[in-house]
Amino acid sequence: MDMESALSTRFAALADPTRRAILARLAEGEATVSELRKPFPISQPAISKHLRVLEQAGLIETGQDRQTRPRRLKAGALRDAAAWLGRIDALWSGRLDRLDEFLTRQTEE
Amino acid sequence: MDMESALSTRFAALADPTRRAILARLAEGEATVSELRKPFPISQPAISKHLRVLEQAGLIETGQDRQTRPRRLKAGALRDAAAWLGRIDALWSGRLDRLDEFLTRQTEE
DNA sequence: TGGCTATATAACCAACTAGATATCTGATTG
DNA sequence: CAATCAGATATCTAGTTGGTTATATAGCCA
Repeated sequence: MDMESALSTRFAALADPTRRAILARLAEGEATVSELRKPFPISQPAISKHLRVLEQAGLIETGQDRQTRPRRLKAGALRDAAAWLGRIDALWSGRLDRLDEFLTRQTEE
Repeated sequence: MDMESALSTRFAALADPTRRAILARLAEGEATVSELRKPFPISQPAISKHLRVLEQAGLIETGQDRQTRPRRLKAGALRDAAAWLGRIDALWSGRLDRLDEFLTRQTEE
């Protein structure tokens, strides 16, 4: 998958509120499907489907613990998306030389 | 529109490569529909549709110059999306830092 | 062994999307 | 005025998405 369509897949994965909530949960630590399911009023297969989307977008990975398959966030997975946004923002605000500052500001908040 | 669904709309708008290319072009300065259309092998109505998606996502705005309706990037429009990514990334890498620190401490003691 | 738990897969459906062509409005120009 | 140009809008279609229920697979426990 080329970089362009990887970015499309990634942003598309981020466009769903359930998936963003799952990512926010996983940012606090790995979790099983059952744990991830709890906050949502949707079926288990629906959650599994969301997880598949997130995994194909390269945002999470799956572990193996005998009976469960805990998911965890992939380190730095969001950075290329953030970098794209930062590049556009920097270009528009005429501060291409301060891209680093933009990215730093995002992660410092 | 609440913040959550605004974020969904925004990421969804960013998920299309044509729309990202339009944004990248607009980051260099405002442009008319005809100008924006040039690089793409798709119809004019398709471009207008993309522009409507971008405008509804709050990413661009439309001007009025007698015959043309130039689009321009909305200042800072990408920042809330970038901020969301930054928050997740910071949370997760904060954890990784602690893990790293933890492992370092283990091997040193 | 048999039943429970965790998760995946399949088949289906309604809603949405990105594109197309056709047509319309309004401003510009010959 | 008529022709043209910029752009918007309407309608259609194929493909994708987010959900469902039903079922399958595999580990765990009595």
